[in-house]
Amino acid sequence: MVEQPSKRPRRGRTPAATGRTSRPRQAEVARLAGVSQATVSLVLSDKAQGSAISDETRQRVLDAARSLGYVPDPAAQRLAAVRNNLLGVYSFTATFPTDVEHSYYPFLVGVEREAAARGYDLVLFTGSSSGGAGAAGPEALNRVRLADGCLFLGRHVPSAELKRMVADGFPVVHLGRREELEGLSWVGADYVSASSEVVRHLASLGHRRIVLIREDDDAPASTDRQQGFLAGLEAAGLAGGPDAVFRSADPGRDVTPDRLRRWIAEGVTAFVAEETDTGNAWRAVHAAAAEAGLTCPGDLSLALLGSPPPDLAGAAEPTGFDVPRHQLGAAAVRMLASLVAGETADEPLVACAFRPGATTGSPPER
Amino acid sequence: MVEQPSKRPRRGRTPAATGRTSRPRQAEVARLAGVSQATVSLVLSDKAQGSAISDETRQRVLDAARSLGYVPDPAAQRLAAVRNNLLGVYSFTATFPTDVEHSYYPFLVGVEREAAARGYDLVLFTGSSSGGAGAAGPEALNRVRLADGCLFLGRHVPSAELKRMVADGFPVVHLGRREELEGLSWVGADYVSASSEVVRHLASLGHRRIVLIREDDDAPASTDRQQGFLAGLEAAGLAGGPDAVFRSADPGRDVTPDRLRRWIAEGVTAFVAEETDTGNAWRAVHAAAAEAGLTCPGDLSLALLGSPPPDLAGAAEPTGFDVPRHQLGAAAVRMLASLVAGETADEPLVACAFRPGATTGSPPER
DNA sequence: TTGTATGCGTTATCAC
DNA sequence: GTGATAACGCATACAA
Repeated sequence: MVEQPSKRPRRGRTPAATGRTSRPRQAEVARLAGVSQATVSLVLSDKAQGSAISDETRQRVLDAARSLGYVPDPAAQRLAAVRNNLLGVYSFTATFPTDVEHSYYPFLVGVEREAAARGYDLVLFTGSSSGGAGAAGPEALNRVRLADGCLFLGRHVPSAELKRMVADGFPVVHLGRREELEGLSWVGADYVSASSEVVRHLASLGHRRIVLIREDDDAPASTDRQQGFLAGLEAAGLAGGPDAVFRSADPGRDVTPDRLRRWIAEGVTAFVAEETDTGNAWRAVHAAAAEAGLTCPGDLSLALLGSPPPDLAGAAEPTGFDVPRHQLGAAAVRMLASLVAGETADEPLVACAFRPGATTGSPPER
Repeated sequence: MVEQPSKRPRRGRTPAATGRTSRPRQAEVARLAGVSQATVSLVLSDKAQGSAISDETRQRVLDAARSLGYVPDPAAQRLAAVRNNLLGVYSFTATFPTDVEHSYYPFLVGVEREAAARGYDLVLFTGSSSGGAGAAGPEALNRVRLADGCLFLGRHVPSAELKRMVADGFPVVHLGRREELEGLSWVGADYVSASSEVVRHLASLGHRRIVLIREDDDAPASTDRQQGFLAGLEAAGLAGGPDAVFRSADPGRDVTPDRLRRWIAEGVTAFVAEETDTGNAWRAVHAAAAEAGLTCPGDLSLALLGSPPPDLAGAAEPTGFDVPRHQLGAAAVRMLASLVAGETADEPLVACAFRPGATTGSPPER
């Protein structure tokens, strides 16, 4: 007999080449159970709802699978299902920074929880890394496309690339308000309402002159707070001129005990500091009041539009609001999941919880 | 013309059914570049060593891929028995726990850094998830096989599943000593040497009677410390009987100021506490000494086999050692990368750095 | 109720 | 140099 070269199976690769012992596949289970591979798939995936498969066959298959120690190959499952159940998480800085100060950790708590609840696993892409997705220029950002969709953290994500992905229909969600990019989905905290509420609280205590201490940053998170602050003033019928906002690139230097006394002499009774990565605004006000020998809330009221930095966590709890970081992370994942599923996204704003705290009270009698 | 039903392609599923814009595949890149899909694969995988492909074609393919934002499908890559540059990180509990106390964070810092440096992206698999894959029994652990290999954190990873993966030749590394599983690769801190060194330090200061305070846990990390402690005693020629180790399920309750005074009356001059998730041993000794009005290191010397819990981070720096968590994470990734590359793993033990601290001194004169 | 036939996106081999 | 083509393991529409 002559060999038939055409019948010789051509294999893409030798199994032995991988060095990996091959596990039992559905085909083997099928053989052992005396059924077809398709039947095995049906039984195992439990998709045959309407008694499509006889109980006896089902049992045989199940037994065979168990006896062989069958476990499905996730790669094959995902390939066949055209979904890899992976959500990307991209952060420009390391996802796990050494410096925990400005970490995304609290968001990730919510992200992980929600993703897990929805059956997604997370792929971490780090922008600053030398290898991985962030390595070779902004273009390597394309690597996130290996996931079903991607969550972006931090405000430094290149707009051009983001726009491109959105245009391509790749599901993208930005954590943090970002409206300048048409069509970009995002979730963010409602700083405006929350800041406004803090002012209302102060006004209801009797404060008439309130000053916002903020850093010199045009991030949405900052401008939102200022907007809410001013809106709060207006709603309370208070003056909101340029004097109401003190903007400094270095509050630690500019907000001195002297400056504080001057404000007070001018009739200011309450100060509101914004929260930033550095926490400098709050730290500065805090320190200046202490140095000036002013007690709080006796001599003056202080409020913080956010949470205090770790080093001041031990001090009296500041009046203000808590950014619901867990919930924000979860909301972002929910939105991303919606996009991946082809649904339209819903409400992007998450409310902040007002925190009464212990640093505000009625203004002192004069 | 008559339709030819036999020619109608039968598809396993409708692409449109997913509602998702599908990511570009090699086929589309090929079309755009005017070449075959196979050529695209060759060019992209850079496997065409011997100038098998013209520079011009190669450029066309590369451009096409870039312009389409092509990125390989990890599932398909793995199915075809190659690597997908993904390393799994599996933690039985949430990777980002709400309770930061016993968090893997410090390890992940090293893991992320090392993975990035080696060009790997990280996939986070969460075991504790309520929904998702983690819910469906230990079997769901198999989804990590989507990655090239996987790192396991925490001691609660099901042995049977781990063993299975190892047997299948799937690259697995366990973070933390785990020798009961034959063939399981792991990396861990050298608690034995480090603990021994702490004892040597105490002995060199003149202490003759030293007691180890430990919790009632049989984790390797605990037994290692005890072993090192006892070895240290022996090396210093000190008594190491059963009295040398105080084991309690609740040190906070059992290590009272009275108990402490009794020990001291018996001639004990130094106490060594183990570090655990809870930090209870150290906290108990610390509190008991304070309550008893004993100063440290004046009246007694204290040492901690690890780092203090966050709530005691502000106190005097304890003599002891630091677990090199970053380095451990990095070492784990290195080992995993070796396994993935088919090499054999190297040294699993990472040395801990001795920390002089300020809680030990010469024993008081009697 | 079960089996047959495809296709998912890649890699790898072999003719042309 | 390049283009068919065969797997990889699984899921699913459709025929039997």
